[in-house]
Amino acid sequence: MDKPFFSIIKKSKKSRARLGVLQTPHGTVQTPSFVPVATKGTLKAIAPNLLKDIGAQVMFVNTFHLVLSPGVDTLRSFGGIHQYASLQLPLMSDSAGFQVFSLGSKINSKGFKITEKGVHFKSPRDGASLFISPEQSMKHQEKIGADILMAFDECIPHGVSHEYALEATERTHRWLLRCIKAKKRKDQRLYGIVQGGGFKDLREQSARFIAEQNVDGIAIGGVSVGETQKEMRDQVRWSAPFLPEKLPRHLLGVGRPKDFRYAISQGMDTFDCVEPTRLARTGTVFTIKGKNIVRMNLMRPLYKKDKKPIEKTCSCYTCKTFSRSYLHHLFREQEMLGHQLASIHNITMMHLEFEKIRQEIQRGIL
RNA sequence: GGGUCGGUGGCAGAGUGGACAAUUGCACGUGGCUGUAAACCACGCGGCCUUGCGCCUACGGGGGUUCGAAUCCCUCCCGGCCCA
Repeated sequence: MDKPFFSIIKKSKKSRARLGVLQTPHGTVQTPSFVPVATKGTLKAIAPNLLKDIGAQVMFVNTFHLVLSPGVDTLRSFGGIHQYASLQLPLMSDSAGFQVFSLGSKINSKGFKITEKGVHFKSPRDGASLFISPEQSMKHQEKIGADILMAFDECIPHGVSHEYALEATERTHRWLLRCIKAKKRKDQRLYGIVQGGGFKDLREQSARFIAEQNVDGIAIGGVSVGETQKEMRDQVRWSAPFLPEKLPRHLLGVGRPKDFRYAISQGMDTFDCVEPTRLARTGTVFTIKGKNIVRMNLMRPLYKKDKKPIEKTCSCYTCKTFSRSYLHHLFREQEMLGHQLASIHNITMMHLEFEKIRQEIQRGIL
């Protein structure tokens, strides 16, 4: 553990962007970097032996879902998620804070309750009740065994009042202190999470608070919850300047290729998002139009006879081997290979995009 | 030849006198997915337009009963099964 967790290799003169390296027990991560999401311990449709090819340097797993299955004790008995799922790369684990938002606010609000102590959840699968507190989340995450842990937070829904956002943000702060206290393992790193909702004063207040704590990194949360792109960017801009230079910064749930450069110029380093893989499974792949990465729905009839690869400048197995027509056919027929090929492509596109971004920082363009 | 059951929108298959342009599924079309309840979801899906609780055409063909028929009757055509 002599090597520093995060080192900055180069700082941009044009923006807050920086090039860095994260050192973890399971390898290193060049930043800025995309973090594919493997919620339940698998990057959906992708066998781990392909992860290197598609450029995945680090992935994101989810505490809530892993608690439900296979259970954290199972994971511990296998030596952790890396061993269990054969994921030989750095991993981050989300705390279950996002499920406070994604499950709690929407679905079974009956059994769902946020208290100072923690959150009462209901399993979306069988309705079983489940309580997760900051202490529980830490304990679970230690058993899961990822390299980087997220503090247990409340992902604040879009559109709530200032009053509620303040209350939830302060609660998240108190929860962070409890997470720091509860965390025992020294080989895992902890990120505090900035909340604050859609309010400038709260974002700043939250960023300042998190920055003062003894954390290894900081994530900005509560974005990509239904707000507009401008609102999302505002929230990043209101938070990022208050984060310590030397700590790695993660942007939770973002996202869209268009947003990467903006967030990176604000000083963000890593980005997790389900979109590339979810889109891939629903038949939408990334391609390049002009300077932008755009979406292409392979299900559309016009691709039936299209002999071109999805993206001619893409180096992935899918693009080097198959036509749009074949992918169209696979999706029409709901063949599983379609999910895999499209996922390979979309993740590779993210990887290529971040390679490009890193080069731009290196060359002083970004 | 006799008996019997059945023929409904691209397909499967509900409905069996008014609330039916017709349940539902599939297919098809369009759109959406941002710390994954997501190999998912939403909407559309006879035609026309002045978009109206509008008009036209339509539940195998033709005829009839009725204020009113996909639904009842007659007949023809087609199919399944059973008996000769």
